[in-house]
Amino acid sequence: MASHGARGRSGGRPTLEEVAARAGVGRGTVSRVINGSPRVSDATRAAVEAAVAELGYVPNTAARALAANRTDAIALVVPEPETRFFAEPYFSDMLKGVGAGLADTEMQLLLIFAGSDRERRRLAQYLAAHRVDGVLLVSVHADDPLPDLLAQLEIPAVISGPRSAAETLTSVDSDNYGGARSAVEHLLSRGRTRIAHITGRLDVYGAQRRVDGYREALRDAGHEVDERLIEPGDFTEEGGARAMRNLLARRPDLDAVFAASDVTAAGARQALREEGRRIPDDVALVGYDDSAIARHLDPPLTSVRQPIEDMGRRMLDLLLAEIADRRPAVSRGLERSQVVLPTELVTRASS
Amino acid sequence: MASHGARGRSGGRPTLEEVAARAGVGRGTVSRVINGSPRVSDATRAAVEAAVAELGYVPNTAARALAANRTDAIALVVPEPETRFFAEPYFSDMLKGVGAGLADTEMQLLLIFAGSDRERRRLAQYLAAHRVDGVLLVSVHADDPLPDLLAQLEIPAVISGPRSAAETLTSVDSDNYGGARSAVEHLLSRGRTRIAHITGRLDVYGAQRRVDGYREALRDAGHEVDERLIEPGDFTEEGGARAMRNLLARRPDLDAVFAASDVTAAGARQALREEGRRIPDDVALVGYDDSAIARHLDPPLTSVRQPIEDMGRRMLDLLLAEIADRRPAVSRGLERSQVVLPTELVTRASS
DNA sequence: AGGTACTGTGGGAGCGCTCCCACAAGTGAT
DNA sequence: ATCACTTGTGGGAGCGCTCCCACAGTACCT
Repeated sequence: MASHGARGRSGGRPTLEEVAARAGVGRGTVSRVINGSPRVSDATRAAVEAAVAELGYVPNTAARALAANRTDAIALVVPEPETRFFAEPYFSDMLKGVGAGLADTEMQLLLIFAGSDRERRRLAQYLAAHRVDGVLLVSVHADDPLPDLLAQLEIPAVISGPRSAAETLTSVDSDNYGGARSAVEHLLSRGRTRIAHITGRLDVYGAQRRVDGYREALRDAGHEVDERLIEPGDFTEEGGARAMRNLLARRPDLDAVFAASDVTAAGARQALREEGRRIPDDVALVGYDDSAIARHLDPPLTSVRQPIEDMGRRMLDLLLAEIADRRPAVSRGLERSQVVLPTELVTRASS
Repeated sequence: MASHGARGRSGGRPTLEEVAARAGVGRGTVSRVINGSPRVSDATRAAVEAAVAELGYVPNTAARALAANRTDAIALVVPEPETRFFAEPYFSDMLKGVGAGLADTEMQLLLIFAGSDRERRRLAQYLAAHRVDGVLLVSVHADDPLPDLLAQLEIPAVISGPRSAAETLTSVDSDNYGGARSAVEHLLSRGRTRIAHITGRLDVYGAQRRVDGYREALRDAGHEVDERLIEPGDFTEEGGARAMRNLLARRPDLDAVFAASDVTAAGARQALREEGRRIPDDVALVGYDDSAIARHLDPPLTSVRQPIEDMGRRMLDLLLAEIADRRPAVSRGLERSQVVLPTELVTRASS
């Protein structure tokens, strides 16, 4: 008969049905074994497993996805061009954390870049087709529509770095506030008193929190906050240099700078050099991220390290939990959904 | 009845059937429109398209995959740990080329790392499940079993850098032979006559071809090949330095070095410096890859550039063609399946 | 007029699973 | 002995598509 053409009648990949026949059991039982259900006797399980091994059975993902309405895949969405992704160790570290967690799973990770408009449209289409069970979102700006799209499609998602204090999505972040505090407290403990701050882009929530940490660390130490010591930056090197020049013009007597990123600090260092200030003798410098730049700067830069790999791991765990919760309503004890991980100050010669 | 639980009866995603009803046509017709079959009248097509738009219909990939026995996804497999992937611009560039080609397609790209044994087992499982229609393989060593697995599973695959002259898989490569020739010819044209070569790992076919190019360029110019001017390296910096020291000990009168990679050249430069040789005054140096290292070396390094982005693009095109050929046997005019792309010598201060 | 094409269309069958209902068999209380 | 559970099992129905056969309609030959 073979009404359906040559499409793999016999000789193709074995099916559940064939495994069942071989093991002398029903289809349902094989399915239970494959999916690790406890409701199978040991003898039956062994028989099925033997048949699976003999036949070299591998489940057909498409069939499973269709029947069970899930894909066993999640996406790591990077709303940036590839170039930035590769340039910043942030992503690589995060990927490592996610990958480690995934190893214990059957889940597949997709890496999706959505830097250009075209790519974003493709992504929207992709998500609308529900081709993934959940989404990991990194490096999202305040006005990004992606999180709302995800919410509307009811796709579980976890974001790294909440967009605001009122973030609705499950989020994982490092303690920007505490990290900034530790940087400032460190400078204070080194006897510095006129500590400036070059901020990050203030439409990024984390950057705001770093400013908050800076302010309150000073206040708690009994210092007044001088607004002339705060200068906006934008996470870039040029921005850091410009900000540093402005600060020096306004408060030539400053003796320390806390920059919102290592790249910013590199710019600040440049400007300080040009003005003939020695680091750390005249001005102490502290950065943020503890990236490769920090180690290779001259002098090596004291910096606040974020546990990025851990963040990736936690994001994954939270996402998997959310996905599991949408399935058969086995409500498990969910962790609180805004995780904040501690930072660590790495002291080097610049302070 | 809803025997199947709450699973999206109405209010869920629209199905083909619903679109058909709305457009007042049959299921088959809608399928034809969705898949761009020409066997549909313009009026019908318009009606279906309207219904699709109104309902916001998006095809269910799983159902399609099950019925049509394809996945509309391909994998870029990197048999290396993530770390190396991120460290080398090679991969990033290749990904860019592949991504560009993919934009015109419905295909989804998966990035799969198979650095550890564990990851490799997962990958094998993944491939056995036929979760992708084809595979792009980069950076494969001579003894890698992956290509054979792919062949056995009858999964279309394209490899970057054939494993040998007898490579059976479709491959895309740059002209290692010609690239090496151009480097040597350049050095000859600069008046150098005692040109040494530090090779790459000779179990990599491309490295062998570079040696061939080196030899024949000299021979064709009427020079004898002195085997004492050829020293094995391994693509690493230390290997390059070691090889350079050996060469200097053996032939202290050499006046040029062609290294099989920029990293190797960086090692060689180090060793030359230690021996007090000036570059290029005493010894001219040429590398291979034209990576970031080449530009940042002191002095900037003359290097052979490979069109990596183009290679990615070509690999993709070849793979898509192979996949298409396995489907309804619309045999299209296949390009020959061993593509070799030209290289370009980038001249800088080191030579 | 009858034949032979081709075009456009509808819908049955089937892809390989999961989910769940039905039911047999065993266990322990009444 | 009866009832009430529990445990293990088989298999029907259905997931949403694609493929293909069947057939109506039209066009162009003999």
